Amino acid sequence: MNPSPWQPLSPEKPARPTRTPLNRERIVDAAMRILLDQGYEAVSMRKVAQALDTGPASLYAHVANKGELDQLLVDRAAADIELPVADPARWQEQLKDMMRSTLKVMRANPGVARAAIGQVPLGERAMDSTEAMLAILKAGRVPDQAAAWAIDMLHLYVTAVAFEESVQGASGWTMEDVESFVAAMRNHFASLPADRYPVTVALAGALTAGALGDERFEFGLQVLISGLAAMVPPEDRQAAPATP
Amino acid sequence: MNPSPWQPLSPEKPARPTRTPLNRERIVDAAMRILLDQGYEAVSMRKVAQALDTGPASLYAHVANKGELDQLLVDRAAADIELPVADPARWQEQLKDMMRSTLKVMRANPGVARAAIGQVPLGERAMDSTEAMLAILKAGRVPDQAAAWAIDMLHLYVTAVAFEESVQGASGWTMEDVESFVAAMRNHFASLPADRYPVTVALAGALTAGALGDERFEFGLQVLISGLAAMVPPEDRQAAPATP
DNA sequence: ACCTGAACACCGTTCAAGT
DNA sequence: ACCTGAACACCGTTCAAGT
Repeated sequence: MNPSPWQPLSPEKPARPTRTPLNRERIVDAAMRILLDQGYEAVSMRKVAQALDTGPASLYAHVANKGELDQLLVDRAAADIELPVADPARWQEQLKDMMRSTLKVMRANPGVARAAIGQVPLGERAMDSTEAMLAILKAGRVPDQAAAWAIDMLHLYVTAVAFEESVQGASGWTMEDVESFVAAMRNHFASLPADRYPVTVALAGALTAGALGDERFEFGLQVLISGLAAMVPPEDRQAAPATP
Repeated sequence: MNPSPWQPLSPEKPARPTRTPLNRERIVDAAMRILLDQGYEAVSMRKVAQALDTGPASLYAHVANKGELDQLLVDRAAADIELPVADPARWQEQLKDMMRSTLKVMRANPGVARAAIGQVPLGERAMDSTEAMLAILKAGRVPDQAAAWAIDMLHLYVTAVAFEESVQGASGWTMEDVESFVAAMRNHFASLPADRYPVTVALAGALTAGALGDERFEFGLQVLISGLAAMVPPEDRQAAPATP
C-alpha cells in the first residue's frame, strides 16, 4: 500500500497561495469570533468578510445567505451540549440536565440565542440534541405526539431564556449594572397606580426576582417537566420511591 | 356651561395647516398600517416617515427610537386582549382563555410577535393583561413567586408560538404553501440516517404534526397549566368535581 | 417646540468581470 | 470553480439649520 520510496516525486506543487482559500469552516470560525467578541449585532456579512480579508460577495460562494450563516453558528454551539444515554429511571432529571447544559452553552456563546430564536434547529449537532431528548422522553413513556411537541417547547424555552439574558447583558454589563436595572424595574412596578394594577404593585418584588441566578430557569424546568410527566399514562408511570 | 350664543367669535383661527402635525398616535397608526400590509420587516423609520409624508428625522421628536416604536406597536395590539374577571373556580380555563385571546390578537396583527419577542411588555395595555393574569393565578392559589415567574413563561410561550407562525406565514403563504413546507420538513426528518437518528426518523410525522391548527398550542397550554397547578399547595387545591 | 435636508456609518445581496 | 469590485437598494440615528 505504501508508495515505493524511489517513486518519482509528484510534479512540484504550485507554491501555496499567499491567501488560504475560503471555505465554510473558515467563514463560521470568523463569524463565531466576531460573535464572541462583539455580540450578535456585529455579525454581518461585511464584517465577516473583512475579518477574512475579502469582500462580502466572496462569502456567497460558500454560504447561501445570512440566515444560513446564523444556522451554522447555532449548530457549531450545539456541538457542546452534553448528551446523556437515556435512562428510564431518571428521565426527568436527564431532561433537566440537558436543558441546563444547553443554557450553559448559550451563556458561553452570547449572541447564539439571538441567532437561534424562532428557527427550527436542523443542523446535525442540533439534531443530535433533539434525538437525545426524544429518546429520554420515550424512555419516560411520554406518548409520541406529546414527546414531539415537547421538543419544540423545551427548545423554545431555553432559547428564550438565553435570549432574554443576552438582551440584558448585551454589551457586557457588570453585575452592578444588572442589579440597578432590576431595581429600576421593581420600582417601576411598585410605583404603578395601585387602583388599576393592585396585584402587580403587590408582587413587584416577585416579578423582578431571580433575574440573575438560575432559580427562575429552574422554576420553568419544573413547570415544564411536571406538566409533561402528567401526560404519561398512569399504567406506565414509575412507582414513586416509597417514603419511609 | 354652554357659551352664550352672542359671545363674540374667538379671533380667527389660523387656517388649518395643510399638514396635520405629527404626534405619537399618528406615527403608531402609520406604523401599524405598514405592519399589517407588509409585515414587520417593512416597518422602518424611513417607511413610516414616508407614509406620513415627511423625513425619518421628524419622528425622533415623538419617539425615542425604533425600539420604542416597536413597544408602542405591541401595546396597541395588546389593547385587544380579552380580560376576564378572576374566578377561583375556573382559574385554569381562564388562563387558557387569555392565552388563546393573546394568540388570536397576534395572529390578527402578523408581525407584532416579532416586535414583542424578547422584550418585557411594559406598556399600559400589556400591563392590564399582566395584572389580569396575576389576579387569575392568585385566585387559583398559585404561590406569589410562582405566579410572578409564570407570567414570564406564559408571555414567552404565546409570543414564541406566534413568532414561529409569522416566520412561516411571512409573506402571505397560502395553506398549500404551508402544507408543502411541512411535507418537505417531514421528508427531511424521515430521510435522516436511521442509525444516528432512530427516534427522530420514527417520529418524523409527529414532529411536524399540528403546524397549522391549534392542537400544538393547546398541548403547550395543557403542559404549562398543569405544571403550574402542581405548584398549588395541596391544602389550597379545589376539590376535583366528583365523578358520578 | 417642532420640523427638515443632508449626512454619517452602516446593512444584505447581485452581477459582470476577472483568474 | 472561485473570487472580486462595484453597485443597488436599503437601514437607524444625528445634527445644524430653519420656522
